[in-house]
Amino acid sequence: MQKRSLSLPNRIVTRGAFSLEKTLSCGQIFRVFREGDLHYVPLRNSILKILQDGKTVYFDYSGAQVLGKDLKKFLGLDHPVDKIEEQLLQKEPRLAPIISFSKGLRIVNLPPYETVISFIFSIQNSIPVITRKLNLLSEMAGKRVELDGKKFYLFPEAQDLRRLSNSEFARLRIGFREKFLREFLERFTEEDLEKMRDLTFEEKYSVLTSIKGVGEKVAHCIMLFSFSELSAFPVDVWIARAMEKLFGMKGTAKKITCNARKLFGEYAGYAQEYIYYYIRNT
DNA sequence: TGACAGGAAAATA
DNA sequence: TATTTTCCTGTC
Repeated sequence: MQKRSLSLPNRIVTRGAFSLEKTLSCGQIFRVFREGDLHYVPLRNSILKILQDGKTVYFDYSGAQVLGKDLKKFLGLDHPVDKIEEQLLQKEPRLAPIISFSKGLRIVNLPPYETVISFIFSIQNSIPVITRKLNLLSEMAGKRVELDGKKFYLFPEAQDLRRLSNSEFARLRIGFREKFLREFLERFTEEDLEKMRDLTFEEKYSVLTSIKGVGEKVAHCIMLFSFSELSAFPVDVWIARAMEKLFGMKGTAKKITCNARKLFGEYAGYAQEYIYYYIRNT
């Protein structure tokens, strides 16, 4: 640990509970490459290499420069987790064992363009399948960047995705999701999505669900993981099962989203991620 | 090898 | 408006 952290020249000190492992392994982000306790993550124009040792996070990068503040933003280290936990417990005391189990998990902040595509891929697909297909897409159209003598691929840019041939799309084997992807590529660039940051929650939801392949659940994932809308509450099959088992909350996904947001309030998204991590790891 | 897992859109009531 | 059916690939 000591020796390896020496090869990582940058460091930040975290405040409040933080677990790099939990944060990167709970389905928010698909393309993470692990070597022991080292995590390699393609992010925008860089490959990040991250290692946590207690309260300190060491990092290095290849490609575009990454500052400490960029890493903090990416890992949700600017979120007031003490206040969030306190507020959630006040609203629903039954969260206590769940928060205790999931403590340290943060909600990440990812590039929205990449996140839309990732969650279009996620429709009716398991995490390992989504990861594999996103890696294939990145290898087909993304820029290659080396770090520690290893090859990584950045997530492709809109202009490169638009140049993919029919046979390359076919190689992805994403079935009915292919027409959603192609329509999205035609309609949007990275900038179009970045510009949405200033919209209200409802306005973002409305634009996102106008994209074919983006329904209620996927829209909430995008709002939570790339626009830091911390009250978003995506409901997939796991969350639906968990909400019934843990809180007796039943009904359609739409109803659960609505009721859970009322119950948990402005940090409902944190409750959702804590519950998701808990239900998938117990 | 056939049953099953996994969300959104389209069709239907 | 609410419920049911269809879409496709991968896994066990």
